[in-house]
Amino acid sequence: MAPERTRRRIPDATVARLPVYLRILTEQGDEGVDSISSERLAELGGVNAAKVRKDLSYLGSYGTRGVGYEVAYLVYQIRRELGLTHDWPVVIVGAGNLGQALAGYGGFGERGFPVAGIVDVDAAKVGSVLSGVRVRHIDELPQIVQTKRVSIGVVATPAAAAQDAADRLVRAGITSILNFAPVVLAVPRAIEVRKVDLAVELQILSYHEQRRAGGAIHAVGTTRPASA
Amino acid sequence: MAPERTRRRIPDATVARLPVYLRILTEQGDEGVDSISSERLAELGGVNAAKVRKDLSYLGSYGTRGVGYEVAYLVYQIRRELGLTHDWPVVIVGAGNLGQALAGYGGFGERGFPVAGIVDVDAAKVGSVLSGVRVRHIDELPQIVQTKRVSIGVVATPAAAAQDAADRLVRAGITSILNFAPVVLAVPRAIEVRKVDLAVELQILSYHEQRRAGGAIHAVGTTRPASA
DNA sequence: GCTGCTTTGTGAACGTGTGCACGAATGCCT
DNA sequence: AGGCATTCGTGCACACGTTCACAAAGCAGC
Repeated sequence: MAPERTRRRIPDATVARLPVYLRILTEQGDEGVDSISSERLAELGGVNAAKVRKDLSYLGSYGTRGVGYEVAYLVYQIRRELGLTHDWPVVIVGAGNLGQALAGYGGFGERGFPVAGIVDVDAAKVGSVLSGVRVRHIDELPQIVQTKRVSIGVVATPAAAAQDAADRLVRAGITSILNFAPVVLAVPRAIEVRKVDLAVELQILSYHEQRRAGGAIHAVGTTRPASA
Repeated sequence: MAPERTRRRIPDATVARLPVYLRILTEQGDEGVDSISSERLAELGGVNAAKVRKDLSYLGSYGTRGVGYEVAYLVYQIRRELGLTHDWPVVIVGAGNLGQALAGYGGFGERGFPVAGIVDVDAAKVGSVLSGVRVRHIDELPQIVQTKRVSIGVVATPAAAAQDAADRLVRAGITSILNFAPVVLAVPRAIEVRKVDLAVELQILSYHEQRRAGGAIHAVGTTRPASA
């Protein structure tokens, strides 16, 4: 009769927001804040208070009515739910512009994702050292993944090489991929892929910019090429 | 009685997919494909065929039943809808690791978002040249924005400097922001903001990884600190 | 202990997004 | 010209996500 809690499935939308709450809570904790209300947290996170409460309720009922949430405890719960109680080493494929920037970006290691290795196909790049991590040849990928128990791979190659990079990562035993290449990767169903595409983000902004102006221009003649 | 089309509002989810279709269609066009079915496009884009058709239907009825969509014409329509008929110069704030990588990443200019300028607060960084673009002081931001008619700003600063960067961009007259800093920016309602947060993406992957294993570990004691 | 104030947790209503299924339109073949 | 195969466009039902609104629960002051 213990309060046995079956592992609830947390909605995707909520999972995507938990990291944001976590960051804010950590900051607040560092500033000496002990307790925080859903309203304040919502304000800092740029969302609705009811949404915050519902999101947090998926973790269990960890708030105190009339008071709010104990910051330190909530941080602990979110970290546990997100699997951040231990580090997740990542391996970066592609030591070009982006790969170098990612390796150099301290944010990775700090937040629990140390760079276990960075690899490239280009022999000319192999051996150089990027912020403490030596670039190795892509053939060494399986070895890196296994010895360092890496389960997350980052694809930072040009578009043309991305699928090959993904294939190699999967073969090496990785189970999650963060893809920066503007390509839809084909991977086995069991592999979790997330995509970050700068061009897409800019094009979405472009849409809104165009729309802003579009209200005035309005009717751009819908002249179909005479081909039809 | 002309087929006057009121400017439909396109759902956000669709807007986010249009750039993907556009890229695929452009590639197919380059490979000499004239016509494409929703099914093929869906396959290449990793989505459902019905979704493709519904998405495209928001642009108007530009397909031919029994045949498919004329690639070149569809490319034209999507580009028009996304406002990609002309370039959108962007200005990057922050010439650190990430700012440099972004400036050096050819993908921007190629896809219609030339880097109009890159600025930094650090006088030591000013003057150096990153892939053809000279780093200028942040005080020159208004001038760059106005002379080059920039409406999109990219925040590539450390978290602590991000809000100030956003404020300056807004004051300089920018109307859209792409934010790479792990901070929720406070900006006027009219400003469109999109956020790219690497740590968040990794943490979402971490959640799934943890969940994979979690099935086995399952009951991590829910021992609340005795404080209560 | 009782009253009143605050804030959580959640049911219910609403809005947005997805996917099926099928009629309608078109091209091709005979 | 007619029939058949193909593929679009879309109505409908369902799933997912968001927001409101309010009862339940706790704290503080007397």
